Amino acid sequence: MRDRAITLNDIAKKLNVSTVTVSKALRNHPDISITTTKEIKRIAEELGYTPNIMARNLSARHSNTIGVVVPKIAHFFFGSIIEKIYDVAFANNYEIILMVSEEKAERERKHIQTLMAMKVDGIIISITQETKDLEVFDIVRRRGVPIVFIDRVPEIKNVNTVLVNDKLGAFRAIEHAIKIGYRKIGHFAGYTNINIGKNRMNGFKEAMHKYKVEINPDWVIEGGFGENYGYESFMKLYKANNLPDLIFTVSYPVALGVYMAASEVGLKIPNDIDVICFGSAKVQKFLSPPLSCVDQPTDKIAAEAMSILLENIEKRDEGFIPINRVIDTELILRGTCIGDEKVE
Amino acid sequence: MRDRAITLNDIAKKLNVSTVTVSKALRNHPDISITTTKEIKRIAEELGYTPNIMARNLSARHSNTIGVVVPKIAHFFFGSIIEKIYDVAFANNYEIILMVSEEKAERERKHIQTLMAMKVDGIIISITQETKDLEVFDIVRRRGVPIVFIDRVPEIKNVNTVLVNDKLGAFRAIEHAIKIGYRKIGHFAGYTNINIGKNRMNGFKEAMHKYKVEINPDWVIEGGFGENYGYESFMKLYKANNLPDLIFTVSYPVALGVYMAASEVGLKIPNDIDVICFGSAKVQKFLSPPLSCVDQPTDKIAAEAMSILLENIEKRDEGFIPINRVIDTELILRGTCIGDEKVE
DNA sequence: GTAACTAAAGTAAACCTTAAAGTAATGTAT
DNA sequence: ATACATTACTTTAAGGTTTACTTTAGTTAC
Repeated sequence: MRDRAITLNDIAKKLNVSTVTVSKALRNHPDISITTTKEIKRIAEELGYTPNIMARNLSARHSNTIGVVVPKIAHFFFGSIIEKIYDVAFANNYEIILMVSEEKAERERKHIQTLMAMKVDGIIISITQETKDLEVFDIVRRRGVPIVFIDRVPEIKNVNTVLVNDKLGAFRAIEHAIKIGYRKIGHFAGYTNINIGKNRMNGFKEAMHKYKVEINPDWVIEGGFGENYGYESFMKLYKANNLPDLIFTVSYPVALGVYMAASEVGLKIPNDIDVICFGSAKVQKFLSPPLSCVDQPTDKIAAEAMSILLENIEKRDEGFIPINRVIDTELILRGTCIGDEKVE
Repeated sequence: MRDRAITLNDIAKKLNVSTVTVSKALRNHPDISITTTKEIKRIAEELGYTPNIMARNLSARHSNTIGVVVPKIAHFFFGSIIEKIYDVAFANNYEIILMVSEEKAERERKHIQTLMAMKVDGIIISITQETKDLEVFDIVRRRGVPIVFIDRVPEIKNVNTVLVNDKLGAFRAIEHAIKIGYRKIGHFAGYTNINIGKNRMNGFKEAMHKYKVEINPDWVIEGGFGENYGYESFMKLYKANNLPDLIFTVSYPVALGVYMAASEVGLKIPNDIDVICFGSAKVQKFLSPPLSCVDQPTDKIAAEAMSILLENIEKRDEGFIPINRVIDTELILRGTCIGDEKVE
């Protein structure tokens, strides 16, 4: 037989007080005397009362809940960010509703609608690689739902963003590559319609120009941020017998795709073909060879985003001043893109 | 200025019908004529109506939402499972509320309470390594909320479970190790108070016994499923100058911890110390050396769990017959634990 | 022509909580 | 002694939707 959930009313009846008294007591409202409050809490505990969140949120018109939308989840970057967001949320008594768009703009749109319908207090989002229709974000803004964009952001003015310094990070990586002697440098660029793709590309270009290294357009390929794209792009160049000496990939998964492809056709990294990537993962150190990368401090990104969001939620009725934070990256050299120290 | 959300009432007023008519029309209720339904839907679209999920759920006493609780998220195993769960949920018009317990039983308990308070239609959970108090699961049962335990399950009778064949998987790995000549075999066992730890341990023991290989208790260490535990356990043995020849780890992260520790003290895998692990990750192939493992088919686990849960939700008022599914594993040999083919 | 049915709506109540306003009893200031 | 505050409650209403029941008009059956 199924237990019905205990409601405020059940407690109220038992103590011969009104439901509102119970509601207030459980929220430590000063209206209610200490003795009554204690008694109510005792009974609530005894009966195993848990508030009906739906009713509470409906009544309160907010939810103590934050919506998080990411394009992928089984990836180190997003996984780490999400974990940190959960930590901060938990510490501040917020629930997290996580939605995964799977890089599909349509799903993303639906998710955001759902989050608004759920009356989340705020949203943290990293958009998909194909997000173009920005109308939904306008609706979010008009509804007054605080939102913070992280890492991948749309081209909208006056929104909160937490970004990494993509351009500078990419620039430094390429600068390093040129300094250790590389001239034939390719770039698997993801999609440049999105900021991270565009800025990493710009960093790449700027370094190439500064050091007067020619960019071979055949070696600059767009297509995505996932493994399959890295794999396919590599294969395309390989089959055309037109591989550069070094490939700078827009993400860690893309580099993994290159690893897979290279291993499949029997090319050795870093000697036959070298790789460096933007973005990090805990295992990179143990790849064969250990993958050098531009490291993004995920904890910092997540913590910043949460801090901005919570601030926004608290002051949601005051004037909105967008905050744009840029987190710096670090070039971590391991077993790839290290020039003379190259493993033989 | 902030837009108020459009409600059923707004649509109703515009068309001079009752809110109920609108509600029914939007749900394609046969009460409403096709013409009216069409007109209502048109206006709803035009005004950008989205239902208030709080109100809907409160009224309907269910939520079309499934709660998922996992101990970790930035891990390949759980990441993959979650991704698949999302896919199936999306296809069936369910929302997912994901909660991460961070291996803390206390958080887990709170999460489950919250999920019930949110009136989720069902729960999929993989419990923490320290979950001992099972009372909350009893409450779930009494509330009649369908629940499916995956991978890590508590010791409760009559619940739905989707497990991998931990014992057989471990047995096969150790059997293989013995066959290629290993005798000094250690096991970093996680926690054996939990099924996956216990069963993998049993598989280990059974293989050792069957082939009459002595188990050195110094080499069998408990402590957790994460990287730090693998690292620390390795270091402990290393400092005692008492390393086995092969370590069988209870999870992939534990193996990674061993990789880290071994690399730190300058021991080469697989020659100085060899490793094989339970559980897989996409990158294992590219580790140095590629890590051999007992592969768990995550997609299958997730799909099974969802199928059982959805079935349970649909038939929640009929008698409950627990389903216990066991998914088979596969031994994948790569660059570790391969005996004579060992890399020199 | 009337009973019985059907289609297409409408009304009332419920889901559970919270915010706002009201009340009664007691205390305080002038 | 009167006006005003304070304390500890209660009552009322609202939040947006759904479910169960009712109404109205029109159709069919004989």
